[in-house]
Amino acid sequence: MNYFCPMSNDQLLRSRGLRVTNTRKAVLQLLQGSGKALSQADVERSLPELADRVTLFRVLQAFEESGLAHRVQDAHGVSRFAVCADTCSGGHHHDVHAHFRCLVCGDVYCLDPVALPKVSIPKGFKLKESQLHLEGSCSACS
Amino acid sequence: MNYFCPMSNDQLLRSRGLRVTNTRKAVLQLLQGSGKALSQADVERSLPELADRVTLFRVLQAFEESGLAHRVQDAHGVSRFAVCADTCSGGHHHDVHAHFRCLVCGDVYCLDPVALPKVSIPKGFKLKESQLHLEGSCSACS
DNA sequence: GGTCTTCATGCAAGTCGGTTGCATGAATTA
DNA sequence: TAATTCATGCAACCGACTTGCATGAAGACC
Repeated sequence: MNYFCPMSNDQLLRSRGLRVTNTRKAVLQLLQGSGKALSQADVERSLPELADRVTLFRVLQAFEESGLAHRVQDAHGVSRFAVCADTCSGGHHHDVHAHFRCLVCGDVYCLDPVALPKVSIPKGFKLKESQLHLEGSCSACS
Repeated sequence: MNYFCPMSNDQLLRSRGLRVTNTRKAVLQLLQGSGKALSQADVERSLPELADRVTLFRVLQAFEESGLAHRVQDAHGVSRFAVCADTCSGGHHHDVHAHFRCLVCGDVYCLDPVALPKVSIPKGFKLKESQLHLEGSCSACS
């Protein structure tokens, strides 16, 4: 959230070219309130009867494509979603913030951005993005 | 491969407590010959009629658990396997080498080990392992 | 407000990777 | 060679992910 430039979630959705619907507002609010990345199954559990599985799938997909949220995989390869920083723009996620995966409960947390080391990649390879994943146990599971 | 201390694949399998079978020898050889990490589907395509899906699943699982190979997820969260360096031991994969994911063809390549930056993790969290994933396009897709 | 266009949703169905139980067969051991 | 232990194949299943199509709602325009 930007303290100096508050924007309602309705405006936030509209600014990304997304229509404002109950489902999208609820999911967006849920993602904002959660301190960690949520899977589609998490959303279904938190907001039962809100919408069809396919709808939630498409809502999360739309959030990612529009830049409202970013996708990160948990330890089992399942996609989880977290709200982006305000600097995010659709399709471009250049801020390299690390993620922490708890190997016990499976939760994924976004960490502060880190300066990644210079890695030499093979000749002809083109680097587009870097991701740093830390694994261990979260405070609740330690 | 260790140039100074060659070990046959039969010995390699036996040294990890695994029985020597045609399927395991073929999969091990395939992983060694491939310069990149392979998914189970890759193995099935490369060695059709070799063995049942479940057998390949369990062979790759046994390779990982015994330390013969390590598992890394591709851009879609699908597991891929690559043969470990000789220093690997069962269940312990402390060598932090980076991986490069090609976003075009999906291939995953093992890179040289890198010194990871010191990342501050939240209070109460316990760090066990770190992974660095680079994404972009490989030489064939660039 | 009413109408129209466009997009969001729900339902059905299907794909794919991953996984388990159990019976059978092969590799190792004695 | 016989006994034991482990590897394999088959069937079946689960969960995450995905698409097509018909319906309904959101936004735009008058």
